[in-house]
Amino acid sequence: MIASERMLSKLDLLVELTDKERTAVQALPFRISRQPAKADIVREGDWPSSSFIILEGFVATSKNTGEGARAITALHVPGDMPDLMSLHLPEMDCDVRAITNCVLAFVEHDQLRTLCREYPRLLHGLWKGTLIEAAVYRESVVNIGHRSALARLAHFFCEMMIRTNANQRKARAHFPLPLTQTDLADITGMSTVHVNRSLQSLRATNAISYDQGQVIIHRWEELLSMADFNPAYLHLPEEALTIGTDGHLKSLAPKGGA
Amino acid sequence: MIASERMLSKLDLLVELTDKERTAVQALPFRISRQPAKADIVREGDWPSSSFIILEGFVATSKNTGEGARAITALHVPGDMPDLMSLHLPEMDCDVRAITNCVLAFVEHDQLRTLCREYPRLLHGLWKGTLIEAAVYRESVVNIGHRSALARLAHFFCEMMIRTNANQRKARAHFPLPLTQTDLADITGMSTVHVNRSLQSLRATNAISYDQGQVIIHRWEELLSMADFNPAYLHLPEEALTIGTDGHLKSLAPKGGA
DNA sequence: CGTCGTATTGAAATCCTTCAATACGAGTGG
DNA sequence: CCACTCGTATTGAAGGATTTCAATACGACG
Repeated sequence: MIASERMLSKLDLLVELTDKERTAVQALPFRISRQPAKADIVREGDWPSSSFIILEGFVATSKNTGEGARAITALHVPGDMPDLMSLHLPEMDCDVRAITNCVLAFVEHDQLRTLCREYPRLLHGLWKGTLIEAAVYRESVVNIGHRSALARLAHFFCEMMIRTNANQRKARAHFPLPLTQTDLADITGMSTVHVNRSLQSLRATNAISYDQGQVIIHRWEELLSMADFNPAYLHLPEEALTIGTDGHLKSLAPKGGA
Repeated sequence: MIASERMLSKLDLLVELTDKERTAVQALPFRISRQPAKADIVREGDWPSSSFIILEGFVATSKNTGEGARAITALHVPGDMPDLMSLHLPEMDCDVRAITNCVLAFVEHDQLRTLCREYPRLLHGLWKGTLIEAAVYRESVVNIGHRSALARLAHFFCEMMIRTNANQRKARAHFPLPLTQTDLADITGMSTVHVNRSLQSLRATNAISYDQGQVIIHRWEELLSMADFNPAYLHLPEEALTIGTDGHLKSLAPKGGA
């Protein structure tokens, strides 16, 4: 996939674009870079002069605790720009690592700044993207701090189901999520042993399968309720929340108004 | 304190401003509103047409879990704009509540949008502010997910020490933090009983006192190490991290480079 | 064919929650 | 002024969720 296309389809979830704005994004000079699984892309303390958009693969932002444990603060999927914050925060406060093999497209900050200066709506879109990222963090704080191990995992799967499918035409009840149980532990703040056991309980409900890095959702409604999941915090347009039907998934419109 | 002054001193921590930009901020039409403790300021699901800056008091953003528990995702101090995200995310994904009595200054979104259009550097500053908020969430995810109860509390006190003092000339080792233990429980994701006990352990180290909503830090270095705290994620300028000396606090410059 | 990372399982230890009771101060109405 | 209530802080004890330690299994890879 071409970098500008990926960036445009992400921006389409955030703002309405004119042809002129699309052309401006297409004119951005991207530098494609392939990274193997586990590669450090950016490190805490770095002062990047460019940011990247993920074309393929999974990327995590993580921080190390004093005891040497690695905490994954967020998992990023194709279309995300995990280190966009460096456009305004000069020094990185977290590591950015490739979880799987991945393909990234880098753009110089200067290019992005020029783009933002000339096309305020694109700036608006990028800002909005970072605000949604913050909303995801907010939900993470709730998830990790206030839900049981089982619910935490279920919630994570729900979120990934939506986010990895957000720019597809047809969302599928079957999607790749090639994480180790150690990754899941670092994401959810639990031990690998307990991830293993909770995963077994989760499978035992028959709501979901998770093998070989492939998630298959069998009973979406049940998974939602186990996870206490409401997709509103993802701030996706209605279309992106209406899950297509390759399996037996229905719509995801939040229930009832404010 | 005048609203525009508060906003300017916050912005001064984020970007360098020209006199013209200062004047533009001073010209903003603020609407002052007093809120009693526990008042709902904005609710999940609302579509606000204005945002506010805190002049006095503490405000929390919170979400309710399915089991009816209230999770506080962030605590905001004077100078913060807790619902600024509504400028770009139309629907609120969390509640915003007054923790203490507080004084707020509301500005219409239209006014902010005009300001941003005419003064890109102010826009830059506001965006940067939201990015720092995201960085605080990142650290929260680490704190809640990967540290012990004692460290979690210690970390929270460290953060509040820095953030409440960031716009003072002279930081003090003594500052107000009028929270109930229930609030602390909702913030750190623990039970009130355990907050109570952890607080006692924390006091027993003689690093800190916390009574009557007043924090007194006796041994900053020790508190830092208990908390595994590094202020880099707050992205404050050097000056704001150099703690003055009313007690016996030293500088806070992060140790060693990347 | 040995090694390494990952998944799985058992058992013991511990952190933390829950339940339950008491204490204390502020505010309210008699 | 007293009795009453309510929110908050504190303590004890029991139970449960999760971690840690330790061992085994399994597949990928060189």
